[in-house]
Amino acid sequence: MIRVLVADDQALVRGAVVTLLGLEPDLDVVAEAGRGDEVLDLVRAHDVDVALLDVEMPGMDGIEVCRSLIASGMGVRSLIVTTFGRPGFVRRALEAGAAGFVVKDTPASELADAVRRVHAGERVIDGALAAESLIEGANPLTVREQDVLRAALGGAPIAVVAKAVHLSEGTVRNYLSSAMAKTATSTRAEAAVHARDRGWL
Amino acid sequence: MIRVLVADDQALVRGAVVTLLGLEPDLDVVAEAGRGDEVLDLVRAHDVDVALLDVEMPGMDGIEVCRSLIASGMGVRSLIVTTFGRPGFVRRALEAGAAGFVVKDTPASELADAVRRVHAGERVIDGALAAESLIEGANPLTVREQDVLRAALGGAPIAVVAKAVHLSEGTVRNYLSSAMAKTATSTRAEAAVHARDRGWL
DNA sequence: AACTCACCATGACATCTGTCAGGTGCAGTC
DNA sequence: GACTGCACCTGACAGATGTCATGGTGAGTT
Repeated sequence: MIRVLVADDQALVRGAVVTLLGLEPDLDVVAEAGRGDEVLDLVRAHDVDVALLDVEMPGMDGIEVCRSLIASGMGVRSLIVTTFGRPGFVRRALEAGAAGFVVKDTPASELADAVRRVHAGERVIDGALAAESLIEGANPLTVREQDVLRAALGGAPIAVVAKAVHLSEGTVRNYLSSAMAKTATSTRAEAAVHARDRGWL
Repeated sequence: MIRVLVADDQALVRGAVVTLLGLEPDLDVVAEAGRGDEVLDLVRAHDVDVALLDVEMPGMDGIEVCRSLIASGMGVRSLIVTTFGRPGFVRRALEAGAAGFVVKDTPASELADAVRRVHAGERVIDGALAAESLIEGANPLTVREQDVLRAALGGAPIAVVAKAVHLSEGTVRNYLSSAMAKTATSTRAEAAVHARDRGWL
């Protein structure tokens, strides 16, 4: 029996996935979480083999959770499941020690199989996404550029961004300018969505 | 037996929901769709009682699908299911003739119940969202303001937006300016995300 | 018929932004 | 110790942006 944990903030999706996996004879869903920061304790308490982690979660994002699970030294293997197929996510997930990465577009029938393969020690990566993240290359943005872009995501004026990241307006403009060059865009707002869509933030 | 159709672009979620509902003795999932524009034909072919429609779908969005189902004159009742609890969506869904509106945050156990109540002729609306869309009031944006904001969502410069909507740059700036006033924001990018987050676009 | 409002546009203005050229300091690394 | 790259900053400048005043059209109200 493979002991599985399912973490997803959308109760409906979580519940549905749980029943789906519960139907498999060799899988046993022993825990559920609606927030990222609940996962570690649940894994500890229930001796989980495979953790199914959504990327978008309140409390702690799925990739961070994965990292903390690795750090904990327990034998859990993480399978990241996400809505948005952003190439940058794959890279970050693998660096965090994830054993698998699938998008929610994949047929339901393949999910149980992915869990089994991950449990068996294989790496399961969505093919299309793997290819994309290869040709994409690594995240070209520096840490500060990412900070500034994150603050600029809502479209706020530069003065507000500068306050949010505790930098001078001029410095913010320079970071934005270089980010715009790297993303081949011409406004900060454009650069921000471009970076987000690639999973660089 | 209540005959149900499930439409959601994410195969995993769709499959999970289908099995979840399939377990209910009085529900029969007779059709599935991964795109909005497939729904009408499927409903026609399978004599569906209740259509579960996701808002975000390629081809045709869930609310439009709902409208087209009403227009078709068949006796289907639509239950809108969405990831994002945007108040404006509720209003639009109801205007389109939807019989119910639930977010994917709701517990899985309640979904089957919602389907039954919708089939029985009740209106099922997520409580929190209903309240929000009441205090929110109607969408204050004019049609053109919405067009322009949609084009400005990606953060493109005004010249590009103007070309996209076939208007002069000055006119675009005027529309954006009034949209910014209505949304109490100070940049077009801010106004655009603000409007999107309320379901005004 | 007078009125309101969405629609489309122009021109002028102050301000905001993005670019460029320059400078400092600090951490690696060869 | 020289070199490189990132972090921070300044100042100056052209062009983009947001505001405002103004004006015209047509659809719908009162």
